[in-house]
Amino acid sequence: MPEIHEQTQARLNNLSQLEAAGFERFPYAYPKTHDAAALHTKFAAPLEPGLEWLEEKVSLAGRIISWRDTGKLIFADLQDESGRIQLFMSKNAIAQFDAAKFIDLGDIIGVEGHLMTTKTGMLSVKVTGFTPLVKSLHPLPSDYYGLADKELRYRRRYLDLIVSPDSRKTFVTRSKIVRFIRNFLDAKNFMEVEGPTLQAIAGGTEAKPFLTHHNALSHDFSLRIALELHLKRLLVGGFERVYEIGRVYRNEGIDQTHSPEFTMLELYWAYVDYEAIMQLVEELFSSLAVEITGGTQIEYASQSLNFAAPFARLEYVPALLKYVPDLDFDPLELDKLRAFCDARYPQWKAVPDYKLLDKLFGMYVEPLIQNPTFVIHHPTVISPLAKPHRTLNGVTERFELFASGFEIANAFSELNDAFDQRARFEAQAARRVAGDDEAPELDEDFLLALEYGMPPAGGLGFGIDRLAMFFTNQTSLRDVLLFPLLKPERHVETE
RNA sequence: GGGUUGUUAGCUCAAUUGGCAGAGCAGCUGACUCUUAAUCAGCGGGUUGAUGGUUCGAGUCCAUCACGACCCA
Repeated sequence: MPEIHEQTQARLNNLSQLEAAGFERFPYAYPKTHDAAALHTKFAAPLEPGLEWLEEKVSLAGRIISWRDTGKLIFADLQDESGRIQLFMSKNAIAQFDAAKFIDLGDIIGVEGHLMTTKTGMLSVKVTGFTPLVKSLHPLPSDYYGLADKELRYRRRYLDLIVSPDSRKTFVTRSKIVRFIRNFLDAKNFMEVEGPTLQAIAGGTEAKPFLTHHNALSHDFSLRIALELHLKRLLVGGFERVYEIGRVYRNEGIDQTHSPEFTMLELYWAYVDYEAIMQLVEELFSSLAVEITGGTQIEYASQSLNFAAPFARLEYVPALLKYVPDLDFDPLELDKLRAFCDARYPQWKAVPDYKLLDKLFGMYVEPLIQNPTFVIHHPTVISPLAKPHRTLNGVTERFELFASGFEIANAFSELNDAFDQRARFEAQAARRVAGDDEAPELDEDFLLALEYGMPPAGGLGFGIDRLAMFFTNQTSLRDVLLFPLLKPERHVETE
C-alpha cells in the first residue's frame, strides 16, 4: 500500500468534511449554462466597478486554480476548457459558505450565481451556491511557475494541460490543423479510408517495423510503417481519390524530429501526375498557413518562412553537383560515388552505396533550405515506389517539400508498372537478405494487385506531427505529441 | 551507439572548499468582506533518483545502475 502523503490526507479530511456538510462525494452531473470565455466575450473589459447583473444567472463548472480567502469573502479562479473566470464568494450570499473552506486548490466544482464586477471592475461570478464535483487528492503544480520538469510534462500531460495555457493551445491548434486538412480534402472529393495497422509485410517505405504475434492465426505480424501499399490497392479497386490519416510505427530512435509512433497523411489521386500533387500541396499548405496564423508568412524557430504559393523548386542531382564540394561527376554513377565518399567521408564506410546520395544531400543541401521548397526528381535508386521520369534518365517524378532544413512532405507519380515494381522489390529483398533490416521483403500480394492494373496516379504523404511543429512553432516533436513515448519509470520493488 | 548534462519537500529552486539540508508557493492552526503570485502571525513537511565506495564527516568526491534533456553519429 502506498503511504498516504500529508497533503493527500489533508484533502481526504476536507472531503469528509464536505460530505458531513451534506455534499455528495462523487456527483454524477452538473448543469452548466455557460463557460468562462463566453462570459468574457459578452462582458468585455473595461467594465465599470461595482456593477451587478442580477438577471444574468449563470452556472459554470471547472477546476479551482487560485484561492484567496480574506475571511468572510473569498476570491477564487475557476478554470474550464475555455478559460478562467473569477469567483466572488461572499458569506452573506452563500448558505453553505462555511463549507467552502474545505475546497482545495485543484478541486473541480460547479457554481451558480450571477455576474458582477469587483471594485477594480473585474468581471466575476457572484456565487450563490456551489457543488463540489470531485476532490483533487494531490496539490497541483504551481500555477505561477508552471511545470518546468519536461519529463513530468510528458509523463503527466494532464498536469501540463492544467497549468500551461501555451501547451493547451498547441494541442488545440494541432486539432485544428487535422480538421482543416480533412475539410480541404473532403471538399475536393477525396474519400477517407482506413487501412490495416497489422500487416503481414510492412512496406511502403524503408524502416524497421515493430513485430507482434496474433495467437488465433498463429502468425507474426508487423505494425505498419506507412499507409502506401494498401491505399494503392484501393486505386486498383476503383476508388479514384482516397486518403488516410493514421498512426504508423517505426522501430527506431527518438529525437527532436523522430518518434516511434507518429501520424501520417497519405493520399492517392488517380489520373494525375506529380505536378498536380505539387499544386495540391501548395494550395493546402498556403491555405493552412492562413487558417492557422492568419497569413502565409509564419514564424518558426526564429526564422520567417514564406508559405505563399508557388514554392521554389530545386532539382536533386543538380543541387548535389552545385553544393557538394569537389563533386564533379554524375553522382548516379554509384561506383564513382562510393570511391569519392570513401576518400572523403570514412565514417560512411558502412553506408550502402545508394544511401550515399541522401547522406550527401542531407549534409550539404537540406540545411540550406529555409523557405518551403520542392526538391524534385530524386534518383530512382532511392525512390522504389516512384515512376521513372518521362524524359530524364535515372531519376523519378518525385518531390519532397523541405522547409527550415527538414522534410515535411514526400510525393510522386506512382509507379504502376508491375514488372518494374517487381524488379525494385527484388533489389530491396536482396538487400534484406544481405542484412539491411530496414529493407522490406518482396510483397507478392501487392504485386498481384498491381498486375490487375493501377491507374496512373499521383500520391502524397506527410507527417501530421512535423506539420504541427511548424504551425505551433515547436522545435521538438514531443511537444506536439500529447503522450510521447517514454521508458516507463521503474518502481523499486518493496518486497 | 558516443559525448555533455540533469535528478534535493507536492511544485519552483538554493545549499561557499566535503562540515547542522534551506527558501518561496502549496499544506496545517489562527486573523481578515474587494483579492488577483492576496496579506499577517505561528506550525509541520526530506531515504537529496537507486546501490556501493572514499572519508572523522558526502546533496557535494568516485563507481555502477535507473529515468530524462541537449549535442553528435
